[in-house]
Amino acid sequence: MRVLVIEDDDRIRSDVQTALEAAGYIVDVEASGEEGWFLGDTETYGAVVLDLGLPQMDGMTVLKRWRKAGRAMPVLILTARGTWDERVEGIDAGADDYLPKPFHVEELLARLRAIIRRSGGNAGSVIKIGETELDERQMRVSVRGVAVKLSPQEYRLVSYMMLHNGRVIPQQELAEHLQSVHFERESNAVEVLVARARRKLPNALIETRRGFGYLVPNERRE
Amino acid sequence: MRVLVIEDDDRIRSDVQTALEAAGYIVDVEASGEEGWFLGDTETYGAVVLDLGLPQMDGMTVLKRWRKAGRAMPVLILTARGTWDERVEGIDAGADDYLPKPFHVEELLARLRAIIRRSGGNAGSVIKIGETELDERQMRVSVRGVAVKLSPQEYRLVSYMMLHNGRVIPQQELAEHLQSVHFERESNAVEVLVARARRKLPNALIETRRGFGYLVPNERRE
DNA sequence: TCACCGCTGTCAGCAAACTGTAATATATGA
DNA sequence: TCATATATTACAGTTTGCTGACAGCGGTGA
Repeated sequence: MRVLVIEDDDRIRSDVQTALEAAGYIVDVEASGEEGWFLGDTETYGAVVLDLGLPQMDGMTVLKRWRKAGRAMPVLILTARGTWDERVEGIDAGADDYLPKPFHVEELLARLRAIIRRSGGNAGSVIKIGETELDERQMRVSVRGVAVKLSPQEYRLVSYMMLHNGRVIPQQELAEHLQSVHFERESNAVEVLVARARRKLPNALIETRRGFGYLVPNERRE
Repeated sequence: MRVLVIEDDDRIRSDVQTALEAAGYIVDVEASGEEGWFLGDTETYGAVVLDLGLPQMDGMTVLKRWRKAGRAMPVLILTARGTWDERVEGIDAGADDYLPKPFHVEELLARLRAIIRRSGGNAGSVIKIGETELDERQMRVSVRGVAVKLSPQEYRLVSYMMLHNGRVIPQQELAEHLQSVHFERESNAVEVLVARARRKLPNALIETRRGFGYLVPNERRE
């Protein structure tokens, strides 16, 4: 999962980056609102962490521009200015959540998990599909209760696909979310990765939609 | 929009009820966790406002039970206990947002609007015509609940026709939509494609209007 | 320092699936 | 009935995804 962080405070930015990378995300960081807006407008992200108090272009402006242009990725807003009416404005501008500074990194991670989960249409923090279970907090995938050992890339692939279960995901989208630089169209890295993940998981989990992409079938409601 | 409010404090409950009704919602209120859980489990709500500190059954328990049972309606949690680790727990338990007491009613309304808006965005579009069902998200066509295996071109054809059900579609239009580069009137590619699709689907689905094109009959409104 | 090990991307070969064409058969409507 | 539109079938070239092998990279421990 690729995440964009826009925050001008160096200390906070690097702390957040470290924590997110430790949690398995691919992280792009940006200090200026202008640059950040451009990245969010042109690249594909699974989520954005956005500071409100930015030089040059205000965070609220960045958010509003994205929404106006139809960018629908989940956005978590950070701000020191904690008055309730600003929160109202932020939420109505299309923010998915709001976190006042100072905050604990664990809370940031939890809220990020939550908005990412929701954007995929899921309600619980543990997702079960067939015999396969994904626990985001523990970054663990297990089959019939037995943990499966996945490499970092494999985990990113599987978690992304399970979070977006029920939707066909193009190879291109997977490629973009699995690393910061774009894959060449020549590359079959995604196919290889899928094959490697499949070897460790139930066959039925990841279906191939030839010509379109891959699909993890819908979560079963019991 | 129907909203359920579970809150044991009489004052807060009636304030929230008043504000929500003024904002145009249909509101059910409940003071006990047990009763509230039952309502949320058996009735259908567009959103729930849930207090954590409840007598008898704790709000967190209520939420977890709902999620376990597959109830996916958006839930806004209220609590006086504002420690960050509890917030993490609440969010990971499947809450869509979190509002610490004391709060301004305007903020409650804004956050409620936000989670309702988001939950609406996930509505899956499934079209059913006769015994045939089209799930666009999964790019899947199924007959009597059994998935049908279609090639990319076949799928494009069938989905296009089902989406435009009730209208006669000329071959020319189909050919253009299928992005077939070379399409002379010489070619019978569309006819071949239709034949292939028909073999895998109920005969009644695609009718021929000789001289005009093809037709999928109107969706049955049930 | 060096050897080992796991991770990851690239490549080439393979098998299966896909798709347009053309030849032929069938249905339709004037 | 005849002309024409549509169906069916077989075929072959192409595309697509899968697989196993391999090499570069970076980390780790002797």
